[in-house]
Amino acid sequence: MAGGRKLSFDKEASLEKAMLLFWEKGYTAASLSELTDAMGINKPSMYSTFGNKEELFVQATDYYIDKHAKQHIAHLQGNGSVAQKLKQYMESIVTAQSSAALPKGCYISLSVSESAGGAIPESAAKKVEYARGLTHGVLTEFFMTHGTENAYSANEKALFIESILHGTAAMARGDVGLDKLKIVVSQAVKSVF
Amino acid sequence: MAGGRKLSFDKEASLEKAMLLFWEKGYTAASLSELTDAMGINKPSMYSTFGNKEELFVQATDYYIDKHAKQHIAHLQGNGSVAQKLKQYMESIVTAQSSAALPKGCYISLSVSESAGGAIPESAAKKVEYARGLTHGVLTEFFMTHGTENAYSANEKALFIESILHGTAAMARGDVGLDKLKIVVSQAVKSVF
DNA sequence: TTTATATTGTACCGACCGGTACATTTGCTA
DNA sequence: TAGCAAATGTACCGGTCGGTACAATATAAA
Repeated sequence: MAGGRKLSFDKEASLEKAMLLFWEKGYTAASLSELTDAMGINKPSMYSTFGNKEELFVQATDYYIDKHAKQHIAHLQGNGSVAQKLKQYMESIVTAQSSAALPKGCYISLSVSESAGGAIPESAAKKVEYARGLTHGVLTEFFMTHGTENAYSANEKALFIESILHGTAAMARGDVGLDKLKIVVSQAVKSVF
Repeated sequence: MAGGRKLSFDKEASLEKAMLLFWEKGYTAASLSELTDAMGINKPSMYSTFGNKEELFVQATDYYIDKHAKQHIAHLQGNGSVAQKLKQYMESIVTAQSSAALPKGCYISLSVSESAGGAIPESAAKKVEYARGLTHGVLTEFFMTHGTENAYSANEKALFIESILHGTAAMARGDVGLDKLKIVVSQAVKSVF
């Protein structure tokens, strides 16, 4: 015997709004009042649906991984030469990093920095670390299966590309344009093969 | 008629402590109480000596530029081949970024990200932007006076190296070790010349 | 239609934020 | 040594933080 009032909002749509605010301002700077305003709900609804700020961030991070980060990976498995695949993957990423329709930069890169300062709760830091490992794993696997034409190992090449992408994320956040970022990508791809 | 009680602390030593805390936690996350504790003074002393939190940050940023950032530039003007000079410059930077004796990463890179989120007052953001311009200017000048052996302009090469260094800063903040960062630098230098 | 359950809005909690009033202490000058 | 000026310690300000108590409202099953 039960029932109960129905949720008056779309849980996923609200989660996306929260994710976008975390992306723009970071975990700490995004206050609960700002978050719930952006989500279009009030605080008790947020707490009953998502738990608390920490758990909201964890779920927002999962949402980011699933809806934004993962889509780039397909470019590594597409058609074309190895260099072309890597270039398309990286261009897909820097395009997102500098998109006018999204917060500038990379959600994960930002969160890694904030986490290093100790400003992010443990479970949230774990999730961020997990996301970082995803990218490293994908890139390492890519370079392992596509040979190493020079002296560097797959792991080292992956670290190099990750550095480039963290770098373009920082540049994008400082309003460096997509055209410039594509040149960086072009130079990076040439140096790996 | 005058005189007055003497300052009971070393102004520059306190400024360094404040700078280190801003470096570790960022502008917003470093609270006044934490700052004054680290500086070894109390709040009224901080306000009468440095103004307010915003002005303290501006002065801390100047201190960082003068005492930490500028020292790397000498490597670009030293002896050796062009590639060697660039490599020594970059290795000097990544060594600092991953030093156990300092907060991980780059003070300016961190501040650029925080500024993009709107969490930093205007005068502080201006100072951060100025610091960013310093590095870009130094690198652009370096590549202008040392020729372009490939298709990219001095400005584009400078942007590439800046991206790499923002990238290594992010990696260092995520506890990637100096050995890995040096490999990234090595690959980057090879790709520019 | 009653009853149990779940969500909503409002109003509030203690803690901490950046910043300051004020009385006290210290040290120079006269 | 008297008197002024500057720095210090303490205690506090209004505002916002993350989080919640509680009453009102909506929905399902009985």
